[in-house]
Amino acid sequence: MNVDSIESIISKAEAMSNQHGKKLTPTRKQVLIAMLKSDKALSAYELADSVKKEFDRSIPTMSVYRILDVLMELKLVHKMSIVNKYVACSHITCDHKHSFARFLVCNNCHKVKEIMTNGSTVKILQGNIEELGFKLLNKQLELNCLCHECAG
Amino acid sequence: MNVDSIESIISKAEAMSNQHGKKLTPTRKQVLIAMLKSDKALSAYELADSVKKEFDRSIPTMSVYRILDVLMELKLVHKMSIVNKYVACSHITCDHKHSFARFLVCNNCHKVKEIMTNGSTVKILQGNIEELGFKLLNKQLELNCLCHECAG
DNA sequence: AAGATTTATGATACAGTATATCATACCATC
DNA sequence: GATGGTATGATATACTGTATCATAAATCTT
Repeated sequence: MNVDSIESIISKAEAMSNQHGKKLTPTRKQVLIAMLKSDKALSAYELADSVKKEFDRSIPTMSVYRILDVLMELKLVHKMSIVNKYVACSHITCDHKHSFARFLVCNNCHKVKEIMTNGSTVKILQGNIEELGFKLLNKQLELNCLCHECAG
Repeated sequence: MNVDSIESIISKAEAMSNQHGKKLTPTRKQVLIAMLKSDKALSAYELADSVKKEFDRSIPTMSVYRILDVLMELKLVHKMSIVNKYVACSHITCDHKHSFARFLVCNNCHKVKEIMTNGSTVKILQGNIEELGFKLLNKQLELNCLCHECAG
């Protein structure tokens, strides 16, 4: 992620935050930038380290978790539960709807590819759920993969 | 899960273990039974408690994790990463292929419904993965849901 | 602008999940 | 019954996440 695009992503993120009555405070911005600069999903602790390196500023892990909560609520960040790490949304600038995203997560290096899913696939994925008495909370799929480099 | 079906599941599990050159030792059997008797996914620690209650026997958590590893390798047990808990496979007795299972996981009570997915859906889910240079490791999807009871 | 209210962050403690490592026991087969 | 492999126990510790109380910063009200 180069600097130019990071800046435009951040300003878009700021706009989105304001729309939802939230503020992209300096601390939140630093956390988001740290995530954008990484090509991998990072744990909350790794994020705190990244912010420390990038901005020479220590943030308590507790704050990182709180900030991640806010950023996830705003759909600016996604949690990869299969590795307990967090990744910035790849589509912040593109007025996405977050219909049903698939995440290919490298089990080894934690690189993540986010793929948008089309409407018919969404229907297939949602099929049976209501009939079984379940209610879908989160339209997000994580797939356990190996990336090209790690697959050798 | 009634007792009759648990017994038949266990004997099937035993057969499957032997096929793969693994043994379903008494301890592993107890862990698997505890999982089968639960209608929810359980953490390793909860599992140790269940075995304690059910069989009046304390197993160190370390052992539970090791046993879970073996049972997962044998596809007798699945990890629900979105809640960090483990659940027995619903299809042990039915000569399943584990083509692509979807798991509906109640975010509140951790009940799990395992759904088999048909071939065409599998194709859709696997689409794009290779083109993006990723290799799928695990044909398993977890969906964050609420069950009927918890949805109110 | 002073005070009151809300929101964000800091500090500390601790709970819950998971692995590393070394030791011991069990089991097979020769 | 010695040997080697597999399974389990014991202990320590790392990693992930939350609870709670305190403080600071922004916002609102009068």
